[in-house]
Amino acid sequence: MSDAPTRSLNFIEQIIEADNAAKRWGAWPDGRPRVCTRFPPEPNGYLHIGHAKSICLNFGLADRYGGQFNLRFDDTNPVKEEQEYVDSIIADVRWLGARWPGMSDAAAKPGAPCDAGVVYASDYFGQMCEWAIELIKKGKAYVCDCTAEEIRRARGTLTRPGANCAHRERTIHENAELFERMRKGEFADGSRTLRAKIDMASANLNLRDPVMYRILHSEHHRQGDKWCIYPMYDWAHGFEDSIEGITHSICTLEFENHRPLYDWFIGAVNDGRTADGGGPWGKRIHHPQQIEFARLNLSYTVMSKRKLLHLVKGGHVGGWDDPRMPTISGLRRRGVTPESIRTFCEQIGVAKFNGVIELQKLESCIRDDLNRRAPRVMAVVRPLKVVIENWPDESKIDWLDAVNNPEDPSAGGRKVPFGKVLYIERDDFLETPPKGYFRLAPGAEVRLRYAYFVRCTSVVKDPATGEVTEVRCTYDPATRGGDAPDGRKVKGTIHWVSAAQALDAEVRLYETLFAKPDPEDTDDAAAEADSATMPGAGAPTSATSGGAAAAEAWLANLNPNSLQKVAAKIEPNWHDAAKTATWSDGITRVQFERVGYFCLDRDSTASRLVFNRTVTLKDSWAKAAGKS
RNA sequence: UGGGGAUUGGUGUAACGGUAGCACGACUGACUCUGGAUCAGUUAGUCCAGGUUCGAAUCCUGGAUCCCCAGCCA
Repeated sequence: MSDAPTRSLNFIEQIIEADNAAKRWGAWPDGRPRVCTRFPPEPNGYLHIGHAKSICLNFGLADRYGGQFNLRFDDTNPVKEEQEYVDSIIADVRWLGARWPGMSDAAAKPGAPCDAGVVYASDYFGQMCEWAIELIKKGKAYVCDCTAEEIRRARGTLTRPGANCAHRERTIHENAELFERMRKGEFADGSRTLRAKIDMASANLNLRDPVMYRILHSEHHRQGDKWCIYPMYDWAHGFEDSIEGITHSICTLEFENHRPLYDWFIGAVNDGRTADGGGPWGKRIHHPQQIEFARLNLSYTVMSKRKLLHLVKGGHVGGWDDPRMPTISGLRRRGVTPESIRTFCEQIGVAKFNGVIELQKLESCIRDDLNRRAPRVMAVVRPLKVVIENWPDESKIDWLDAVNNPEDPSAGGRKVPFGKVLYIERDDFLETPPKGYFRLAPGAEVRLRYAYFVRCTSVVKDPATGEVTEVRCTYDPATRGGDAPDGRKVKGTIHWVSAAQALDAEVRLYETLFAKPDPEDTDDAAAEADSATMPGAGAPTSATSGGAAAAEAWLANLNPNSLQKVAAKIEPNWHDAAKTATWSDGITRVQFERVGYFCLDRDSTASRLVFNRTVTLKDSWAKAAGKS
């Protein structure tokens, strides 16, 4: 299927290939072995890069084996789910590049709601309800009048078995009648449940008579008020996969303990059924195989929906699509390409070991993609004024040739203006340079990229602060274009923009959201937070505020420098270069030479440019300088 | 003496009884009109203890450590 260099199979691919060889799941009409996967999100939050791993895995498997991939919403809990989340999830899955049957490419723009081909667990509620009644009739389920608290107490503990309740022995007739009345809405929320009659002494707590249905008089985002009983995830999930003919039901590790329950439920329905449908209960239903893998953990960020929601609601970030967020929408707004996320998911592999992937791995995938595709332009992020003393006058402009992308000759070139007054990067000038500094310094000569060699003659300082406000240079007219006819070499090449023609831009420089690789590492953070509040006025004194601080101690690890907005200068023809590249999502991405990769933010207007830094370039000088 | 899962360089992932490989990182060097990219090289690993075997990351026994499970959440 793939022409990529052969990679060893991950453990799930090994299972699938063994299944295919054994013809375990039958075949498509054309004879190829059947492989069906799905991505089953609950629409109660935004997708993040951890979900991307699952999407790439499931879609990738279906794609690789010529199978089918479904996008299915697991919308079994109306009190937590919203249409806004449905829309964002569809847009994100589509943006990542997954395709499903019946999908429409018409509304392929992020945010445009179009759910053609998407399936919903809530559409199976009727079928599930019939199966529940079947279990009641088979004596495998009962209506329980216990309160949530009573159920919890009777469940026992990890080391002690639970106890049967009185309702467990109700007659089939009574159960059927009671369940019907539950369904009709005769009982109050929480007053009764339908439970599976399994084993209150099971070592697996999931098998201690789990709840199948609860009473919830709540409006469902798709079903409206059609239902007042809703299936529990454990009861519903296996059947959703069964109905869709999913062959490999891939989920994360924490559901491993639930697999015996899913198997029990399907087995209970199939009990008394036959392959040809000849028995009293009809035809056997499909029984998918569940396979569990380790979810993605990434350093310098958090991945739990709860924490992400807390960051949004607490105003610690600008929203779900804040470029510092690990959400798909955040990564997209930051300028990350779907291609690089797919490469990342491919490279991190799939296994059952619960580890942490280093952020550098993601960044490496992003750089690798952007290096190949992003057009180069010159922009000065922290401008320092430069005056060319021997440039004839301010009205003289020299238009020089610049290459749009050295990695892609087809991107061509453009003209950049050069004049008497320029801006260079503040970091590219040092009054007293350390050893090994190749950039501009008093008396030193550097090349201005695509332009001329210049030599620094003097500096102008702010008398009050001593800060260098202007650098004065002379240029060598013979070096036009960047090469010296006398063969003289220069160690440093720096980027620049001409002050007269430069465009203003707001540039948002992002760093990691958290200051520590592991945001949960709060041992010293909590201590720091405590000591930090001590000297201040109005330090919290109550036990409750202390407790609240401890509960969200990870917030103390937020990186205070995660966002810096700077006023930058960018060359006037930057867009001529930018438009030579095409991106599947229409986002404008460029490299600011020697600085990093940036994308045009949606806050931009005709008169205001706003760029987000996607990722920096590797900076071996900063690394070397940081060491000494 | 509750149950389930896991453990290979700094990080992740291969090797399925027969040379412990790959990627990212780190470090050297080469090259360079991006201190980018590229190229070459170096570093560093089988959780522990026994056993089986000509041979063990792999099989067996025992131990250690980590993760998950006591929602009418998913």
